[in-house]
Amino acid sequence: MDSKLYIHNSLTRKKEAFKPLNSPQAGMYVCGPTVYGDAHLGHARPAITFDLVFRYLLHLGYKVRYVRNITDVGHLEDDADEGEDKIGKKARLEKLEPMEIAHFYSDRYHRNMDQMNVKVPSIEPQASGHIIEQIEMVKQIIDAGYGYEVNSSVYFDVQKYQNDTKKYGELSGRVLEELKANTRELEGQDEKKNPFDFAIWKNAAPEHIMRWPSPWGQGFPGWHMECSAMSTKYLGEKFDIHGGGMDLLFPHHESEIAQSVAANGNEPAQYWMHNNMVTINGQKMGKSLGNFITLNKLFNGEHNLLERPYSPMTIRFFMLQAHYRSTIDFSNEALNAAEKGFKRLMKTLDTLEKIQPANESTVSFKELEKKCYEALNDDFNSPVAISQLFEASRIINSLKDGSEKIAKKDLDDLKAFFKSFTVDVLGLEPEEKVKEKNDELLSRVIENILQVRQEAKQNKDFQTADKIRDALKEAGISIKDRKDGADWSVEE
RNA sequence: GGUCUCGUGGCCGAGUGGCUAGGCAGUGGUCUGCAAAACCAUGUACGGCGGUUCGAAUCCGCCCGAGACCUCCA
Repeated sequence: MDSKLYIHNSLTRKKEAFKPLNSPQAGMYVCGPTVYGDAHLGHARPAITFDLVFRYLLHLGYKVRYVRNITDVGHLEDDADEGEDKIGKKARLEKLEPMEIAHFYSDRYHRNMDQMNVKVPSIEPQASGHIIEQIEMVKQIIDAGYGYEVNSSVYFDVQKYQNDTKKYGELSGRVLEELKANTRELEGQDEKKNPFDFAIWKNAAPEHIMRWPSPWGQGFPGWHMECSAMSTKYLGEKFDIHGGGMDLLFPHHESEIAQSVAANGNEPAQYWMHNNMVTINGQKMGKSLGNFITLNKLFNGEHNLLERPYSPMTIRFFMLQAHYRSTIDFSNEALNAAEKGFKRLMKTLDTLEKIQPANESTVSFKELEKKCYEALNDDFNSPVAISQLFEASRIINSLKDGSEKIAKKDLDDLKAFFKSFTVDVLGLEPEEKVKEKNDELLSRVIENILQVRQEAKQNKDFQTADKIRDALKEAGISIKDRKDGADWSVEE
């Protein structure tokens, strides 16, 4: 397969032509959530970004295996020895099994993803279900000489790795010498040969509830092991795309590369993609800063920063209106604008079905379609693609008004083009649960009422006409007059 | 302190050496019994100061401002 897709590779900091290792197969691994709390706007970003990548690759005809993990083992909260497992801590505080916590929040995460029309990945592996694979990989790293055991914990020997491969820091731009100077001194670090070494298997203190047996004793896998082990298991030692948030670049992804190179002898991913952060008042939205807004609160409006609720699809559209590598700033104003824009596109989707073909075309959409492809081929530039759809929207409205004409064949092409980009690729669909719109019965009732109103209008009985319109409005149905009748729609 | 990114019109947000981004809001108009929608028109935008160039918002330098990573974080 030969597409002209270019992807910005964090590894080289350049846009590179996308050439999958085994075209038309394409493999993608994305770091998913740690399930110890509700997903917030920040979590929506990678989910939607890589959903777009997934959808577009599928659209181009690739057979994509998309793996997005669920971290249910819980990373350490503080430093090595004093730290406590996030999920374990929550479990202890709430007197629940860690698995109960993880299951509860994965469930809610899935619901949120569903609401935002994020496609289900091909595989969604859980870290806790892959302890054996992680232990095996730790063994491989030890066998290769890059792991050492101290007090039932195993650490990665960064200095040796750097001496042998010169690769440490290639992704994040870190320089080991500088890291040495800057790494803060922590208690309990004396187990490590060097402060920048990281744990690949950690001994569990007696009170640590999440623990598994291993050749080194009771413990749990290191912070970065799960992604290395699970990506290797499901996508192979080498695969095409690895994605995640920019904040994971270092140390998480840098460590993943080191682990894979140490264990398998080669780099895991060809292309590394990183989405930028969501900011709020110019500052990163994050758990540790406590300035996050959960998706559930966005959807129901219950947060002091929210003027009102915003729908899941508004959030999706809001995200797609910015390029994934730019920061995106949250504000009520921006969300309001996104909501209106989204509705406009959705209305166009509806309008498209009402256009009557003519015997000739006065408009062409070929150029817009071409630009949509160019935009998405250029590192998934969704905002530019969307701007083309708005252009199309304007022309489609003119077709409906009758100021432009379109032939049957062109109309079919137009429908295919507009729907495939809007619905299939960008994943933008009407979210009204108000499918009553299509409800036969309601439809017939309304049509009858409108017929009466039309007669009233013809008799210049505007009082009655307005009364009908107001009454319908009251019932949640809005009327928009045309020259020869009226359109109606169900209000949200 | 080190590494890196960004600064675009009222708001959001693309672009990147010369050719309209787009959305939202505003203004004027068309249409309409009214309303809404739609369509048409409309904005001395590119942080500041220098430099390169026939030409820079776009390249280079300096300055100012904001942010990210360096610790778990999407």
